[in-house]
Order: sequence, then C-alpha cells, then structure tokens
Amino acid sequence: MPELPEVETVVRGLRAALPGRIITGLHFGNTDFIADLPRLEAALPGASIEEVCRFGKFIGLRLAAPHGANGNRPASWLLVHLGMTGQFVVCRADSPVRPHTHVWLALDDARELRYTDIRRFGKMRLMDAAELPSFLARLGSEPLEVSFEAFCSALSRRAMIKALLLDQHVFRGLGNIYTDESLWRARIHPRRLGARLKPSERRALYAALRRVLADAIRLRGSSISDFVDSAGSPGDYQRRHRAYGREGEPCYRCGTKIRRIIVAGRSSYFCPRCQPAPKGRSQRAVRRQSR
DNA sequence: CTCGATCCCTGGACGC
DNA sequence: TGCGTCCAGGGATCGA
Repeated sequence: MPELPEVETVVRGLRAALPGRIITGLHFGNTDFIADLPRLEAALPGASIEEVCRFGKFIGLRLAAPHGANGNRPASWLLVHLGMTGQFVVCRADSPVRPHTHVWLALDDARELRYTDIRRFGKMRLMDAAELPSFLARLGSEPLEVSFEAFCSALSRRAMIKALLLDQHVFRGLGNIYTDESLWRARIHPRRLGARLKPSERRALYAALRRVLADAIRLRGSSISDFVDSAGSPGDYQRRHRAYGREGEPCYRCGTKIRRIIVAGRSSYFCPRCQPAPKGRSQRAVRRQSR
C-alpha cells in the first residue's frame, strides 16, 4: 500500500532513470483506470521526460512534447497514483511482462517503464502544465514541509485525528500505516478530536510524523504484500512497525496487547494503555466496539 | 461539517 | 482438494 515513503522511494528511482529519455512507443492492457486514454495516446509518443516529482501519493512526470512546426514544446504532466497495488518499474524492454501489467512506455534506451496494478485501484491521467496549480491546490500540504504552526491550524477541527491525517485535503501523502505508526509514537488515540489535542500532544505528533516518515524513506518504505520500488525491490520499514498490523502482540513500550478498531473506515492499530481513549461519547463508542 | 456506508478490484486467508 | 466467503484499503460519492 504505497504511501508517502513508498511513493518517494519509487520517485527517487525513476529520477535516476528517466529524465532526458524519450517515449518511443506505448502499449496498453486493461485501461479502465485511466481517466482520458485518447489524451495519453495523443501526447505521449515522442515526448521527452523532463522531470520526476512527487505530489503526496501522486507521481508526476513532466513531459515536453516533440518539437512542433513552430518550435513550441508544450509541457504536460503525466500523473500516476499507485492506489493499493500499483507498481511503476523501469526494466529492460526484453524482460518478461508480468501479469496485470496495464501500461508499457517504451524508452529510447532499450528499456521500458511499466505500470503493473493487480487491483487497478490506481489512477493515471495527463494534464497540461497550466492545470497543475489548481490540481495541487486541492491537496493539503506535504507533511515533511509544513510548519508547526500550519500543522496545528490544519488539525484544529472537530474531527477524529485519524480521519484528519488520512484526509489528503489536509495533508497529502499519509495513509493507514504511517498515521497509526505516528499516533502510536505520539501516544495519541486515533479517535481523539484534532481540536482537542493539547499543545504538547500536537508537538509530539508533529515530531512523530517527521520521524516516522523520514525513517521510512530511509528504509525505502514498507513492503507488506505488493510494494516494490522502481527497480522491483521491496522496502524494509515493515520491520519497524510498532502498531500497524500488530493486533494482539505486545506494545513495544508497555507490553499491553495492541488492539484494532475501525476509525474513519480503516483498521486502526493502537496501544490501549499508551494511547488512552478520549473521554465522553467517543470513548463509550470504543468500549462498545471492543466487546 | 463530519460521519458511516458503498463501490471499485483481486488475491490470499480461512472455514467447512 | 475445492469451493464459498470475507477481508485488505485509497478515494470518490452520497445520504444522514
């Protein structure tokens, strides 16, 4: 399940392989996850890849069109979201094509950029460079770039902290693993309301997010089932998980069994002792669910 | 505004 | 061995 650290890992790999390359051909398999296929088919052949960026969980390839008659080279972006099981891999053009490969981009160096996605929860679309600012405006800030002050103001809402962190309009790039890991580290229950966090808790959460994301990027992401980087290699951060996926196992701090509840429609793993439930209505809801 | 439910999709785990 | 059922979850969407 690619989140910010996994997407960053892929982007770093692509950045080493793609800039300067020209797309010499393209092939498609199942394309029901592509927003505007004719637009891709028209724009990609002959385009050169100028830059590889990450916007939250989106991968962005900045493209320059082939030289036109008037010398203009309109720029565009190919945006790719890996969804749950998406893989974006650069490999030799003669290497075997794996099942569920839906897009092949042939490059001018005898290699191919291939998109593989078992569940097709991913997304792919092309947009003009002029459309990018409005696209980015709908996303929240990067969690590793946001100031502490902006972080606090974004969380000052009467919504559960887990839902706020997962909301890509609040911060971009966080998913289920890294919210649970950060909340465990900051000792905050996932059902706590953002607006009710004490200043010390906001500080702890800000620090936890930065630490967890930085460590996960350093270890090249978490590979639970499907994640691999642009060279096809898994990450290592799953060995550092302290909460996610550890239901029934002892908390690394206090030994209490990690519990799993549903918050914001997602499995949420936490230590019931280190991360005490909020008082009032939401606490009763948690108790009811735990029986 | 915020919530939960629903849908999309496939493979793996599990029960009988 | 095999079949049916449930579950994982990012994001869009809709009704409460």
